[in-house]
Amino acid sequence: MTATNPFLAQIIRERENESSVSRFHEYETPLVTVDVVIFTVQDQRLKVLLIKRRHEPYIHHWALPGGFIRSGESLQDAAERRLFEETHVKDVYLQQIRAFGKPKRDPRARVISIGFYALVGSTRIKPIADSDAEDVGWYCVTELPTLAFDHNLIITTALQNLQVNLEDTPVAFQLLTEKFTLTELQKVYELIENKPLDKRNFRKKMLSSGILTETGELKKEGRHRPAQLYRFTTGMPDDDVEENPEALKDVLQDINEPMSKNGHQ
Amino acid sequence: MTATNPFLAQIIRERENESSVSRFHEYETPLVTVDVVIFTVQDQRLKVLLIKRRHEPYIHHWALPGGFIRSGESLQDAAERRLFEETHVKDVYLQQIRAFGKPKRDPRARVISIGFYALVGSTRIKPIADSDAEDVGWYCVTELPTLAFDHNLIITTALQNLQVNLEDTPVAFQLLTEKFTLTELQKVYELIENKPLDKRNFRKKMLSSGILTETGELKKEGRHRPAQLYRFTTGMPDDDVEENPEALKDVLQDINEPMSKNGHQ
DNA sequence: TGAATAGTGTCTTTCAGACAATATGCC
DNA sequence: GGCATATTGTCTGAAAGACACTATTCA
Repeated sequence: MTATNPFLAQIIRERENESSVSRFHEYETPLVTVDVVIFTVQDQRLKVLLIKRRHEPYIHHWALPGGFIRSGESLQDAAERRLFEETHVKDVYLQQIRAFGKPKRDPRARVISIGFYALVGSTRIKPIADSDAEDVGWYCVTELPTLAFDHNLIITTALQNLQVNLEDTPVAFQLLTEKFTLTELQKVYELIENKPLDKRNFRKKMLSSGILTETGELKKEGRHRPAQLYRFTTGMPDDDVEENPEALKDVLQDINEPMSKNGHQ
Repeated sequence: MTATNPFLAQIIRERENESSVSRFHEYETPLVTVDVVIFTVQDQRLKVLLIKRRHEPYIHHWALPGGFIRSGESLQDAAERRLFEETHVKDVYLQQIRAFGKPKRDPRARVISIGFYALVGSTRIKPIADSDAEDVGWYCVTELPTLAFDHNLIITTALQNLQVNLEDTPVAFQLLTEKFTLTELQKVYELIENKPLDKRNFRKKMLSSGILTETGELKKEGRHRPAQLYRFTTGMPDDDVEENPEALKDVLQDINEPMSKNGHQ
């Protein structure tokens, strides 16, 4: 299991010169994958996309869509590619979770996976008339089977991440169509936070937050009063800090503002 | 730059059978490192540890302590090891930030780095009479030089992460000695949040939160009134979810609680 | 007694949370 | 008219934020 890499050899040699001990054998070149938790709301449920594995290990187990990074591809790119391959959707909210790197998480070799989660409105997803008719399915997050590798952990972490994110970012819109009713929006919040919310308090908060724009249109459905349709006001959150080294300056500017008192040193 | 790996070859071959196209050349095996942002408070300043590089690329530039993952080592382990090598400190608050994987972030080869940040009380750090007298230094976060690779970005991300973390976790204690005064604690908050805080409001919040225990001892210093010394009440936050697959159940249990109404489907 | 820091209380505003009746469209 | 969902407002408690004076020690 000591797969190595010519660049690693050279780099390690330089480092180890410094301590005069050759520990080359202690290193290995792990493989790196991305795994993507694709969330959507279907039938009033929060669901994730799973794929049935056709190879060992974990053959016939459900797993997250994922794969190896290609040359020249950023982590985000790789996640976007896999997302597109499974859902044929682009320009989707996609967020890195963290790296998962426990040594034995893949029995074949050392594999480190970078987890992502994506939010996709269910109407954007085509019926997956995909290439090889892999077995794919949308599973309710409350009824997940035991997944391959540490994918249950990745989903759990993704969901926690999403819950925290929802508290201060209007990500819920990513799971809806362009126009939506307040009731639909509330349902998404309830599914993510996994608890019922008070209708009046919810509407009060949303309407006063300024992120909603009235369309003037109504959604008529069934024999009852139609609902106002709203639209999301601001743009999609920007995750591209890494691709935009210039954005770094703004952040640092804020940090660099010196403390008001204590001009110490 | 097409460094490959025998395991990757096999695994890709299996995958690509599925689409009948051999895209083997599009893959590479990136190298994986950890980089650790070590925060401490010295001279009323928030500082990070930097190391002067002794090899190309970025020779003589300052950089974060970091290094390659060793066989059998988790990401956290690798970060802990590097942290110990630089500071001779163990049992430190250590938190993963995220993976940094932009293709050209290292000019030599494809290197993906997992960023961590650590919080270390300044009194715990020995004067670094380290092996090879590498050039190391503590830099104020407000006065960072231009660092090697994307290390400025990693530090910025670490700091943002820490700021968010501070809002709902008492991490500030990790930067203090066991016993501390409220003024010292406030200073740490001010340094991390990078803004002055109101003394009365701060003390009110801290004392009512229940995380502080009076020691009864006083800190006498200078010709002025001595201050009460406090101690941190609860234990160190537990980051070991990944090592503890059993903990997963608790989290999922919470998530699995079905919605109260809408027993739909 | 003066210098330096420790320590303390009130008022206002804001936000979250509990809670129930009326409005509207369709059949 | 009856059904089903949409829409609306008040009260209360908790927490955050603004704000300034007294207390204690030591030189």
